[in-house]
Amino acid sequence: MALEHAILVSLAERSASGYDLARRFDASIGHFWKASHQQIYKVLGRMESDKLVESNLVAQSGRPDKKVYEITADGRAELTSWLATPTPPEGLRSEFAVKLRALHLGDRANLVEQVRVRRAQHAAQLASYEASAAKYYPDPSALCEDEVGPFLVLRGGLRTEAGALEWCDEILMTLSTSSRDG
Amino acid sequence: MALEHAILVSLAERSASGYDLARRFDASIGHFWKASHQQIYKVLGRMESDKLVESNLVAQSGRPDKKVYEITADGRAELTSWLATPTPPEGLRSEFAVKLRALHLGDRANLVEQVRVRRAQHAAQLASYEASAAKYYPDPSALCEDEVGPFLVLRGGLRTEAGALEWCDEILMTLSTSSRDG
DNA sequence: AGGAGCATGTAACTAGTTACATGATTGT
DNA sequence: ACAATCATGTAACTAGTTACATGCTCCT
Repeated sequence: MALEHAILVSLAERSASGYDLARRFDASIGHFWKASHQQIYKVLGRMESDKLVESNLVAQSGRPDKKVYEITADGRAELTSWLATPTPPEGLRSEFAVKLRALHLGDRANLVEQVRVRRAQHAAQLASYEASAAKYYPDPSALCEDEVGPFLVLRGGLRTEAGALEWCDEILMTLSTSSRDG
Repeated sequence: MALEHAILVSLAERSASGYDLARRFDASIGHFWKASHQQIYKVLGRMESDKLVESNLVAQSGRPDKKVYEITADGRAELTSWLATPTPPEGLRSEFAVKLRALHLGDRANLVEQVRVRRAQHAAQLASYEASAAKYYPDPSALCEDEVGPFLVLRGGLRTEAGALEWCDEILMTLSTSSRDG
């Protein structure tokens, strides 16, 4: 299960509570692996009984107590072995592509509008990635050992969004130059 | 549920048995929406009790009987309404990105090898899409009404694979020019 | 005799989503 | 008073995967 391993990666970098992990998944890791807090708590519970992580209850003033999880030796071993195993290429799952394929079955003007909205969403995401890149990696030729991976992942996100944006433009071009109904 | 709608799209184009659908999902639609035959049979069963599709048993000579499903009026209505509803952008789920992010925690040479393998897989997929494009859409400026959608989807697949390939090259470049261990 | 293709499914399980539930503190 | 943030979870459900099960025909 991939969420389990994503959590191990996150905890190997720094120990955290379930809540912290949920926020991390909303930010950096979450760009390519979403997880809800419910799912995270569930998986953390199982991982603890599997001895991949262990927790310490930390009392806080003015805030609820929290359970801070850290990775165990077993967890590190599992992570190392997972990292060494090739990942089969994940098939895309695009509901949007299914809709686009069914273009002739629906309302064309409506779909064009949907594509415009998507285009704007991809443009916003691209801008946000570009801002991150400029902020955290102003000089990509001088990266620390532990920055290379995250940097390359960000580059992948950037490329994906730029590609999606161009695809939207191609769709809009094609649908505006070919015969229009509506 | 998206599989349900992908099946409706497929059946709106042509009636089919569960087995036929499974093969279609292996081919065209399956490039962006995978489904196993077990899952398809299960969903078809529910869709039939929901009156979105109906089946006719067809006897065949020299082959097992088959249940041919066709879309109902209710099914078409459901499809139309789904097509008109905007799809929220699907978050990527990339196990590979999680691994890449954890570069500093694992064996670098091993990861480089994994990237090389992925690069070859993306190159093969790209070549296969290019062959499909040349075969089915030799003249993209002269497409029928019902070819535009599938053509644009294929273009999306092409762009995705080309982008993934370039990303692999960027990763390999970065990891070979920066300091190497191993 | 063995394998590939046609054809349909069930059973057990894992993963993930949605809705609900609680309760303190800090800011408007 | 009301909402937001911190913090943890349960319950019910939907979606998808893996393994198993059957049986016929055609090709080698």
